Order: sequence, then C-alpha cells, then structure tokens
Amino acid sequence: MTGSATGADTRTKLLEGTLRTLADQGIAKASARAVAASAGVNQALVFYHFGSVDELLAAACRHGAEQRVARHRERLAAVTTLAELVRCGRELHEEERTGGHVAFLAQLLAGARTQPRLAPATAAGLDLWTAEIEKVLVRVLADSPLGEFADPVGLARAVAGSFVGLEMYEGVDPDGAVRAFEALEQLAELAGVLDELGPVAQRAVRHRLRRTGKA
Amino acid sequence: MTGSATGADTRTKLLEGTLRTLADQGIAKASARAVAASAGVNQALVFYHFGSVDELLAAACRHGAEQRVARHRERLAAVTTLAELVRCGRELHEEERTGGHVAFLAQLLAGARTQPRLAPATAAGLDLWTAEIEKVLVRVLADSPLGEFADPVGLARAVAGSFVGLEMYEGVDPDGAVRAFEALEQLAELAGVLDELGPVAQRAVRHRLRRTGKA
DNA sequence: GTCTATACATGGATAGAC
DNA sequence: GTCTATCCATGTATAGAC
Repeated sequence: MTGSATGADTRTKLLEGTLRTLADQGIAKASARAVAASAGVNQALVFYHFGSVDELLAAACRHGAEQRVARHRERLAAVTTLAELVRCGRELHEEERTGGHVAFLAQLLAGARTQPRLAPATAAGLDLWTAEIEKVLVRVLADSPLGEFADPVGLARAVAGSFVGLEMYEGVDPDGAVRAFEALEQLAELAGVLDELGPVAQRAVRHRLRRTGKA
Repeated sequence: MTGSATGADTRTKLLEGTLRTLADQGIAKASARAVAASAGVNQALVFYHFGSVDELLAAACRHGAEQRVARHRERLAAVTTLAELVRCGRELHEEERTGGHVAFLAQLLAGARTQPRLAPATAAGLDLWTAEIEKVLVRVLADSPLGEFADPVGLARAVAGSFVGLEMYEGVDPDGAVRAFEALEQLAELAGVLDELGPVAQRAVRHRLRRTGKA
C-alpha cells in the first residue's frame, strides 16, 4: 500500500492483531498496548499508522469484514434453494464462530455506542454481509410462495443481526446457543416445506397470506 | 435490605446508575467513577457496597433483568395465539428499546468475554427472559401444526439472542434495524397463517413436515 | 518506519477522617 | 455509611533518537 514492504506488513499485522484482540479480549480490553502485543509490534506504531485506537478499530472492521465475506462469496452464490441455504448457513456459522470472525463484529457493535467513529465503520462492515445474504435470499425466495410477502432486504438484516446476537449469547451459555441454532434450523426447514407443497395446499396458503400480509 | 434506609437507597442508586451508564456509554466506559456520577453518589461507595466494579455490574444485571421481566410478566401470560404474540412482542420491543433496557444486556454480554464474573450473571439475567418467552411459546405452539416440530426451549433462546443482536445493530443502522423487525413480523404472521388453514391444507403441511423435520 | 522515553489522563482500589 | 485524599496500574498520545 505505502510502497514499503515492511510498512505494509506492520499495518496488516496491526489489523489482524486488532481482530484477534477484539475476539478474545473484547472491546473493553482492546487498547493500543494489547493490540500491539498481539500483533508483535511496538505500541507507538498504532498511532504512527492509524492516528488513534478508534481509527485502527474502524480500519480493522473493514479489513475483517471484507476478508470474511470474500471467503464465502462463491459458496453463497451457488445456493438456490432454502434447504441449501440452511445447510450453507450452518457450515458458515460453524467456521466463522470457531474462528472468532463474528465475535469482533459483536464487540465493535457494542463499542459503537460511545465511539462515534466506530458506528459507520461497523455498519459498513455488516453491510458487506447483508448485501451477500440479500442476494441469496432474493434468489431463494423468487420461486417460493413466500417470495411475494417476505422482504429480502429486511430479512438479510435480521439474519445478520441475529447471528451476531446469538454469537454473543454463546459466550455466556454455549448449550443454550446451540439449542437456539437448532431450533432456527428446524424453522427454516419448515419454511422450505412450503415450497414443496402440492398446488392445492399452496393455493390455500397464498390465499391466507394475501388476507394477512401487508406486502 | 441492610436495615438503614439511606444505605439501601445508595445501593439502589448505584444499581440504576449502572444500568443507565451501560445503556448510554457502553461497557468500555462503565467505570466506577462514571457510574457513581450517574447515580449521584461518591465513587468510593461502589467499593464499599459491591467490592468491585465487576460485582456491581453483575448485581445490576440481575436487578435490571428482574425489574424488566416483572414488568411484562402479566402481559405475556395473557398471550395465547401467535398473532397476539407478535403484537405483544412489538410493543414490548418498542418499550424496552427506547428505555435502553435491552442495551445494557448487550453491553454486559459483550463484556462477559473477558470478565469471568459477568458471564454467569448475564446468563442468569437472560434466563429470566427466556423462561418467560418459553412459557408463552409452549402455550402458543400447543394447538398449532408447528407445535410438534418446533422446540420452544431453543426458540425462546433464539428470540432473546436475536432481540439483543438487533438492538445493537440498531445503534449503527437504525433504518436497517426497523426494516429487519418488520420483516420478522411479517414472517411471524406468516407462521400464524398455518394455524388458520383449512384441514386439507393442514394435513398436507403436516405430512411434509413429518418427512423433513427431525423432531 | 521503528524504537525508547515520557507526558498526561483515567480508572481501580484503599486508608482514614468524619 | 459517606467523604477526601491518595496510590498505583493502565492507557493515549507525542517527541525525538536511530
């Protein structure tokens, strides 16, 4: 980025160190010293490269989100049915959770409350996820009876937000979180069932939906 | 509690001050000094009454959760249908959100990552909510075709976790959060539709569910 | 670009007067 | 129970040598 190989290296080390620190120490402990230690660089370099801790956190948020979304983009693009989406979501969740790649978003979201600089950066990071999820939902809902009533834009945000919330919940009650995810999967499968109903039943569902739904 | 009226008063002031501070400053800024200032008492009293900041946070978590759940217990107990549940959930969400009564849980959940003392306290606080939600879900799902497949225990936890996640998301993208909530409501109404299907369609749904569901 | 040293602020926690 | 004063650790940020 800056021309010097070592310089770019330090920047990257700091970004990755920030994500690690956020994931396993939390926003409250994500100080310049802690991050620098995790990155294996000198503390003063935080300020040389990023100006302030807040700026570093914001930059790390972008960096981390881009990295993670890019990793799953192809897989998500291949999803065409609700059943596939559920299976893909489970795998994705497992991989991201164990790697702490959702945890840092949760911590930044929590920190955004007071550090104004963090709010837009975190929103941008989450937007990368929601944009991807939204695309999948549009595709999957297109030929479902749910398609004309469900809102992919809102749903994508709900999915992302819930993901983050459940990840945090997992920190204080792992068993409860597992059970929550299983229940949601069951529910999603249940929605998939609607796609496979016979035409008679579909018409009945559609009819009721028209009377109740607002779309 | 301790016999002295003024003493109990200070304790309470500190507990409420903690919740306020968590809600509008976040866990990272919830120091003994900040809380004491918000409570209008001397900073040293935090340590006299609670021993440490962590203990204060844990106590405040219990205090706040009990208070909020108690406030909604009656209303939740009156819910018997999915449609009612959705409407009740919306009202509850509105009231809790504007008052910052969910925000403190999110912040404690974020803080629990490093302060071991916080994890059990936060889990206990959330349990008060999930227990209530669970009861409602059991009642509501009893005479729904979903009843024999959905898991109220897991769902209650999913609902609580998602609530918290979306509340945090709201902090960085208010419009997106509103849209997410609307999408979820639509989805819930859609589930309610299943309860009102004619017997023919219900049988079709049940049949498909038996083949797909795992319960 | 990176390091050491250092300033200055904030926060946890305690001692001791009242 | 409450207040003032204070100690000490941690953290942000900068200056200046290399």
